[in-house]
Amino acid sequence: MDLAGARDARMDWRGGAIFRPVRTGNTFEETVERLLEAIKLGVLAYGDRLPPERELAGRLNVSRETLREAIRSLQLAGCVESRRGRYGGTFVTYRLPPPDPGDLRRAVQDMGAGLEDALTYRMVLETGAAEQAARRPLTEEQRAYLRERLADLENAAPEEYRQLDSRFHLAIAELTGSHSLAAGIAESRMRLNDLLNAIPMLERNIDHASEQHRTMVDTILAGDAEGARRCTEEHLEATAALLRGFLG
Amino acid sequence: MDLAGARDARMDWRGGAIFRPVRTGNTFEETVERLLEAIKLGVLAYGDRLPPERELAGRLNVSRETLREAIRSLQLAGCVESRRGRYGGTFVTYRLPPPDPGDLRRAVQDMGAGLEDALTYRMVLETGAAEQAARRPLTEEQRAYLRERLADLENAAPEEYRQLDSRFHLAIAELTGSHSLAAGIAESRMRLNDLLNAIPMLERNIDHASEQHRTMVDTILAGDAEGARRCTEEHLEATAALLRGFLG
DNA sequence: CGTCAATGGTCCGGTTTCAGTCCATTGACC
DNA sequence: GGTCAATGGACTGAAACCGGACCATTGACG
Repeated sequence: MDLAGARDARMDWRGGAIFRPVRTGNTFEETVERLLEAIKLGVLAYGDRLPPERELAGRLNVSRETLREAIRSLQLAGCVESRRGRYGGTFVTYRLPPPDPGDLRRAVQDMGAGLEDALTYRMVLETGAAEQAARRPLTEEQRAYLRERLADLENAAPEEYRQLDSRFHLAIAELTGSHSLAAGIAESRMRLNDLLNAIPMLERNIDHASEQHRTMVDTILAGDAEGARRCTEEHLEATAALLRGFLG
Repeated sequence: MDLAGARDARMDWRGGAIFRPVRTGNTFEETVERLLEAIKLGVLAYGDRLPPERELAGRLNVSRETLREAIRSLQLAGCVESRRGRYGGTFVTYRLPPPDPGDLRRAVQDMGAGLEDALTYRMVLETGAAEQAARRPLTEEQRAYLRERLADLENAAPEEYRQLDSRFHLAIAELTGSHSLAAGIAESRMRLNDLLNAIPMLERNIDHASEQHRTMVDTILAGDAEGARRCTEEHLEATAALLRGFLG
């Protein structure tokens, strides 16, 4: 067993990914994060009801007590409201705050090296998802679902554009049928979310993005895997470049 | 707030990815899993020493007590041995069990729908990683590192081929510099690992795989992103097809 | 031959998390 | 107007987990 010394000299950038944290916070914190994910990514829109506590606790594999603690902190933050009784429940009251360019520079900078990581992670996952979605035989229901998400996005009021955009991109991930892929995309978008929200939306940018969205849907529905990948890449590259610009 | 009813009818396949478990097991179990990941994927080879408990507990963000419990269970399973004193430590004693084709059919079948998920997840991550690696400007050290992993693999004895293969693929992920990407690849490989290990290695298959590995390295080092993606895809598609064959 | 720094081994008090139970409230429906 | 099923709210004892301190062992090195 004398190989030891020879190998663990490099241990730093080797074990880097493998010895990553098993827990990034306590259960309570991660539960709050997960609920915010659903809300901020637009899976739960304003006014939507969360699943009942007992069921949700089961899905998240967390005790009801802990889940309730998480919900309570969202109540304090004004993100949700709860009502008792049958036909009661917990309802989303979160509204996206208006973009503040001042935030952006700060947020980008204290994200530091994590930004490059998040950007390439996202690029890989989303271009891959688009390609896989295009390759799959989609049911008519799925096709309709994708077109619906696109329509929602095109009719969006400015203040809900961001969430519907996330929702649209998540929909593509769901079409692949790969749970893990969708989860990864949700996670990566969540990491970039504060940054993206801080970018002011110009009319011109929205028009350009919308055109790319339409192309993505067209290529996916046409089964054009290569095309879907390419235009998704182009689409993501635009915002990535914008964010990188603030690193200077 | 009457939108509620209209939306949560579809909640099943919508919240599917977003309401995934916050915890897949207790801390102890996930810690064991993480250590096995390092061992089974060949990041820690036979005879290697684990980082000291205090440091490792810190990296995994787990209490030393819990980490020690995990290590104890690996000791019972015969995967590691510990020695006290300065220059002591915990050392890997795990040897890959010989492949058993009988296991394969069983393992594939009770993985069920999870198999398709894991396979497309892997495909997206690894082809993406290869492409990104090819795009990056690599340092001479990184280029050497990649070539080393390839050389290790080509000189591998049959019983260590699997681990060095994982090690090689992980090396490509590391070249992208994206922590999350490497973590995802490690995770997906871990899910498929038992299946892959159960496949008997034929001389002919190894030769073919080796040629593909060389092509992957060549294209990456040459900065040929398209080529790297294509040959990685081809490489992965081979084993994927083989596994799918057992689903019948 | 003794020192001592680094490592695994042990223990304990405090906190978080869990599973289960029971209570309180509400509104659709009879 | 009363019923009652579904929902949030509250409590409790047990288990898991943490963090920190202290002990035991080892071998390189002076």
